[in-house]
Amino acid sequence: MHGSLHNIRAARRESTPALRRAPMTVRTRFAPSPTGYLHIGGVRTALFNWLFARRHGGRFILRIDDTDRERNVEAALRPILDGFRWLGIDWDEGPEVGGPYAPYYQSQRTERYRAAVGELLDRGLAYRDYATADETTAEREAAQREKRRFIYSRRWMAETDADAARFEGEGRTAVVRLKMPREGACRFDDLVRGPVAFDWALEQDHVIQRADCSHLYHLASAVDDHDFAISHVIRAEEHLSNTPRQIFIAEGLGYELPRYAHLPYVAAPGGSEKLSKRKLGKYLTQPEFKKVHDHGAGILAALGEVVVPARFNPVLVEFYRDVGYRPDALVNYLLLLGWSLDDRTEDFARNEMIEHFSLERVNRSAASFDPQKLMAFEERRMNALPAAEKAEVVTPYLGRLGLLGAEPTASERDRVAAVVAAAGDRIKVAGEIVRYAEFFQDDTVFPYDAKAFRKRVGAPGAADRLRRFRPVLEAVEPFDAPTLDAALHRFVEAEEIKIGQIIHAVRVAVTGKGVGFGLFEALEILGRAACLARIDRALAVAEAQSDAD
RNA sequence: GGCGGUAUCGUCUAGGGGUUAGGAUACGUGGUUCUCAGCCACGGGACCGGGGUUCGAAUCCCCGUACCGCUACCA
Repeated sequence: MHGSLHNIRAARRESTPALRRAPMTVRTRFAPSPTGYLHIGGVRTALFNWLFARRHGGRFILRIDDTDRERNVEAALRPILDGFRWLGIDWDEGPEVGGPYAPYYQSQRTERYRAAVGELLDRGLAYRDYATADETTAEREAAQREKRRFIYSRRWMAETDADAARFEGEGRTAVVRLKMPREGACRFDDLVRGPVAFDWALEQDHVIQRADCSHLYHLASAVDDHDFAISHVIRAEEHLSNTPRQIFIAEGLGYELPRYAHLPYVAAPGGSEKLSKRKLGKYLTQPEFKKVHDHGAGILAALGEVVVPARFNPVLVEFYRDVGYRPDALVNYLLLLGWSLDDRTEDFARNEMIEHFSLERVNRSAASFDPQKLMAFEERRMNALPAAEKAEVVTPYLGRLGLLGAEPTASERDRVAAVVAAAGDRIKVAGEIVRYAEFFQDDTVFPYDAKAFRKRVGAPGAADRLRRFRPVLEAVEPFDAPTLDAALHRFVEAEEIKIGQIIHAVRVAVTGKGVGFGLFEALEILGRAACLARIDRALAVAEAQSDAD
């Protein structure tokens, strides 16, 4: 163990000579696997890499870890690249933009890996191993049974061509394994963790090249980090224990080592295990998480879009884009998941993040993902949005609803602006505009909330009051919120009723809903003709219903 | 099992040998408004445990415990 947090932070500050002294070019990378989706945890890692590069005037590189798959890489990559674009995380080198170290796809770099393996072999740092998978497994299991540490016996190691020929005569094929040291320790200074050490003897003779001559992640990663001149490897904590084998490869190849920074991982909501796309079902048992999921699902349902459970998942970035979150809200929330500036600053503009970001202030413990707090950031962003911009982000959702064309007319745009202004901070997420669809629907088709209708219009005397209020609407001049407000209050006095006895009935009659923004604003936006038509329709429906009873 | 990492309100975090342990979010109560959302006020809520060092430990040291990761011809 090493000292206090304070000491570690101090040590970390001292242990960044590369940045202090040499005007080294900062180059960071994020290396997604083309899986077809962008994971929240991955974005956090990418964000920290991006911020670090931007902070230091460096370059941020996207490298594609597609060693495993052949087909549909482009298709599986698109959602990831789209996600980054949406978030405003741009890359200087990588897919689509290329760069001086191309190609940036691991599947296109096998020659480099093959050469690296050859060199390691030549230097005696790796060896051909002719054991079958079963034989290796048997050794490992035996060690486990006897409760001893597993170290490969190197029984089928071929160090000479004669050995190789003999094994091949038996019909065996070879993988290439690292010949790990069996004494000493691997020490390095992690920019987040401080000094860490691993005994070499505890490392396995990891396979770096399969029998089919394809290559494994650690080999590819070490080679690429060097080839791309990566200065800082900033990645999730799960790679901390993997670092020695990568250092072994890099040093064996004579590379200068990058600096390493291992980020705490993003943990499941309310838990401590790594956040996983596959555990959606489990997270949904948590009320807070479910609330955010259902809120989004409700918006999609209102849009009449099919919710595909596998893709509609708050663990994935596309969830937030679909529902209409502000990308800046997500980025801001993610920034604070594992990093902080001080004891109070929460809201950061993009340039402020870049200005203040530092690895020294990255936390060392896992942070659990809390979509409700993300929602709080979203609310603040949305409320801070200038009116015109708010109307703009909301408009596409009305288009998806089929209520606006691709090119809204000036009067349609005015109405959107009016509804957004009246709704104020009730619209926390752009997609929530679907709650105000009735302002864009025809008087004869917008739906009534059955429960609200029964309670507010179907109540004893409610229809009569509505009927008597109708002439007020017909006569009031001008037809604007303050005048309507005054007129309704006069009506209440004359009728000797309480305001609640009329206002809710009017609201349900003209909007179909029991809840909404200010009634007078709603009336003004709809206009006199629509209001009268809607009241008539409501009265007719009420009559039909009472007849049915 | 071995190795490595981590530990402050439910959650995200600040701080750190003497503090009323600060903020945010969530939650509760009251107020305000035509409903809802908000807003305002108030409130409850934390230093993993045990030893040691010290006048004094949440903070430094040691030992536990819990959790997480690695221990693949996955990335």
